[in-house]
Amino acid sequence: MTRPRPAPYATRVDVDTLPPPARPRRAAPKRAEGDLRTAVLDAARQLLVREGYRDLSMRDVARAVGCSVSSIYLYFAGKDALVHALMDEGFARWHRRMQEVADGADGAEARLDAVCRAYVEFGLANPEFYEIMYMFHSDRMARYPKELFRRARRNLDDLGALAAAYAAEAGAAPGAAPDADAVRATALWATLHGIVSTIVADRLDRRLDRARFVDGAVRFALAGVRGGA
Amino acid sequence: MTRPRPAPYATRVDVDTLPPPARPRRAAPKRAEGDLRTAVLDAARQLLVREGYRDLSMRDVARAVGCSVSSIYLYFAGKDALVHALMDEGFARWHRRMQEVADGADGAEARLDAVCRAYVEFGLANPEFYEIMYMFHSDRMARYPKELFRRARRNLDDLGALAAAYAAEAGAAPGAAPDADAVRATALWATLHGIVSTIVADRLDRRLDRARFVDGAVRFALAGVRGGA
Amino acid sequence: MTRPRPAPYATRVDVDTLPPPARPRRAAPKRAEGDLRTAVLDAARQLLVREGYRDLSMRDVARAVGCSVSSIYLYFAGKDALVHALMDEGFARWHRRMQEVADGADGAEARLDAVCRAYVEFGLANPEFYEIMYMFHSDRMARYPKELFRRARRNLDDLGALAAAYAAEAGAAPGAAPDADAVRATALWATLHGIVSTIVADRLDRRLDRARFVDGAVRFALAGVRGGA
Amino acid sequence: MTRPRPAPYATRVDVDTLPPPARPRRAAPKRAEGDLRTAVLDAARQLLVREGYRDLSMRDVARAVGCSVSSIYLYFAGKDALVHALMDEGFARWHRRMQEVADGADGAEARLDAVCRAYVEFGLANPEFYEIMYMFHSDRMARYPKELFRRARRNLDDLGALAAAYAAEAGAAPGAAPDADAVRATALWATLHGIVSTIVADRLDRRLDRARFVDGAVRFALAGVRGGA
DNA sequence: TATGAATGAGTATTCATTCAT
DNA sequence: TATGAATGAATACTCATTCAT
Repeated sequence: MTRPRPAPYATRVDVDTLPPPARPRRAAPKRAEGDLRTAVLDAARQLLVREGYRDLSMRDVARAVGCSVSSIYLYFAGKDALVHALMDEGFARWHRRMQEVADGADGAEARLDAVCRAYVEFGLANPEFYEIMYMFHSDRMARYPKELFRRARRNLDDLGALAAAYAAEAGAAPGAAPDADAVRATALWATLHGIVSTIVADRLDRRLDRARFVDGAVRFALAGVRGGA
Repeated sequence: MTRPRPAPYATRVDVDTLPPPARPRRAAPKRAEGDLRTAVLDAARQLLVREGYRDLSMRDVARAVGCSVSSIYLYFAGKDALVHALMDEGFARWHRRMQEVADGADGAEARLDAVCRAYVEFGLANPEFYEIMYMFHSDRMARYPKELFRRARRNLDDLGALAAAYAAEAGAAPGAAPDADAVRATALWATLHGIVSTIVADRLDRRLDRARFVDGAVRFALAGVRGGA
Repeated sequence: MTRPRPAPYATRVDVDTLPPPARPRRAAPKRAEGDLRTAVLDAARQLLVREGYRDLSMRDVARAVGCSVSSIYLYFAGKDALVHALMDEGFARWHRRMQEVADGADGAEARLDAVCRAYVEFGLANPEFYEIMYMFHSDRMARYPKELFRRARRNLDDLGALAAAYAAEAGAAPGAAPDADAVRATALWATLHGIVSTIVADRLDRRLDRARFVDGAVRFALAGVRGGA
Repeated sequence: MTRPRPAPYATRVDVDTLPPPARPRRAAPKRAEGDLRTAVLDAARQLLVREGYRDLSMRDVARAVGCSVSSIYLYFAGKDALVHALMDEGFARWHRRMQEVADGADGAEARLDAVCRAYVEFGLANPEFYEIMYMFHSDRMARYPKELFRRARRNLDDLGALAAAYAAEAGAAPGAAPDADAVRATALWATLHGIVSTIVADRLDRRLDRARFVDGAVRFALAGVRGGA
């Protein structure tokens, strides 16, 4: 821990410019015009997952983007706002993806299976988002989570609906308890989350093939939906 | 986020006397005489989960213990070593607990069921340990993970053995793939981890009863073991 | 001290739309069309006394005026120039006022009395000016004070003349020293200044009625002119 | 304004050490052992009057003292606490001095005269204290002024008592108003304050001899006490 | 005439760690 | 065994100013 921070300039995002160290007085704007905001988001997303919230520093972001620290404040009120924007973006992205996938599949089972795989793929393909979205301790972030969590919940509810449809189709005993659906949905999500976070956190046994594991784990999850809760 | 840390010590003006600097000598010595090392571990464990790794400060630990900052360095080489010690302790504790529980149950199903529930209970009862043990990014900690992960793996293997026994007993198709057991074990652990981390990170839907959820989710997991992978 | 400045703009996460940066376009244009220079002076005057020189920020001025920061630079070379303009304005205003009052009174005593009261009133009614004019440390401001201090001196000389006339009329011993007049004038001004700054800096004992204090203090000052120096 | 800050090392306080620029890894403690706190106070006192509260920076103080910035925080909780300590010290010093002087004089007139002169002398000899004590805008400092101002008020009350004694002895009309004493005391203080601050703020006409002015102004003040309010 | 984007230097404060005692 | 003093590097954030448009 206290990781020897990566060499200062190693993390650049724009690979094409290496401005001469002789103080580049606005000499190298070079960035895709007008898109500093986006560049900042990109850099922050990457750094955030590499460093974690507390270790993410505005300085690092600026260095990665190639702009001054204060410029970041032109687009984001502060570190918190920056991170919130990233979370927001992540939830929205996954929401779009989930609908895409669900729309593209026929039948409850195919739909749920596809969405589960997509979830894991999304998490693995966007570990930056994933960690931001789900791996924060909620009391480590303050003040504006309300609206953010509405978004997260909507995603969960959509997943729950798919699971319920599949369970019904698969003839699962309809569960006496009135909250059976909610429990099942959350258990399913917990499983998917466990899968992703195990891999993302690099805790998967090296002897295991990742694709093989994902495949098996998703089947494990579907079996849970059929038989469980 | 960026919770404004409480002012380190009261910002009062010493009103009556000019000469004496009179900084507040630690208020609560409270330490169990002679066992500073243990006291430090105790304090750190609690603070770590309250604050997270990065926000955990040696000063805070020292203050909580009632000793000087530098005294901590007599027992631990640094912040990292302190945290490593805690992880070690956590893996060992869970190992003991798992064996206890497994020994106390009869039959593969009862054994696995009991151990799964115990896992969740352990995580919820010791969120400090749990987070330290499993919710760190492995590349967020450097240098000494080797022996730690051997310990973690041993725990996982033991869980896998129980799962395999149950799957066999339940007549699950023996899985063509040679790593079927490993996949199943990991999927099971991922599910349990998902359950615990969902709750520990305070992301469980408020409308859901926690006990009800845990019960349903464990049944979900067992169904996964039977039918999945 | 170090009052925590209000967060520059609301730290909210824009919740509905991802793409548009949508920073809050200034809420209150409010500017009397066409006279940006005056508007800036007005805003600066008010803010200056509320915040002090160092805490006065061009951003705040711009926000108060409803223009962009850089627009201020069209009319003033910088923060310093802005403040100098305010001082200038203040000295001129007091000069006009003093003459008005002096012209409106009959007899040396009435004249001096009226002017003294007017001075205090002026200071209390225009604390912004007052502080700018007299309560800055002269070595805290650089570069352009020459012509400003000529203006200030002229005001002091005029006051001195009135005091001399009154002293003569009141039969004060004519003071052997050749600079007696100057000393008396300055002492008088110092007293008036003390009165104003005590009140303006909010250091007047709460148990004292302000009007009563001003009245008494001016009588105190006149007595000084008669008997002192 | 925006004064081009004095050359970084020009303001050193300890004149005897000029440590080699080659990073003095604890090589040059040199300072009167154990007295960093005092050294910090000394440096801060000087800088404060040179720079003003807002411009006083912990960095500058550290540089002047020759210690690291963080070392200051070993003795003062922050900038505010540092300044409060200075104010405190100033009030206490003047209190001691005033009593000394009063005790050393015979008769109400001699006593008041001596104290007035001592006040001005004190202000001129300790401009740092003086400005700290009296020239702050009270709303520019927040949070802990209560106990400080009790000290200031006590000083004022003591001065008022001397003035009352002298007024009585001098046969001044005893003033119908019940608060006549308080008004007179405050007016006297305002005058003395005006005298000091005029000189301290470097606003005294260059053509005037300072000693001559002080002498005349104090006589002016005594005349005010006799005849005024 | 007016602006938005950008910046470099600056701010107070916190932290892990070292070292002489 | 224990500590207090000290420090260098880090942090988020603010500000006056410039410049191309």
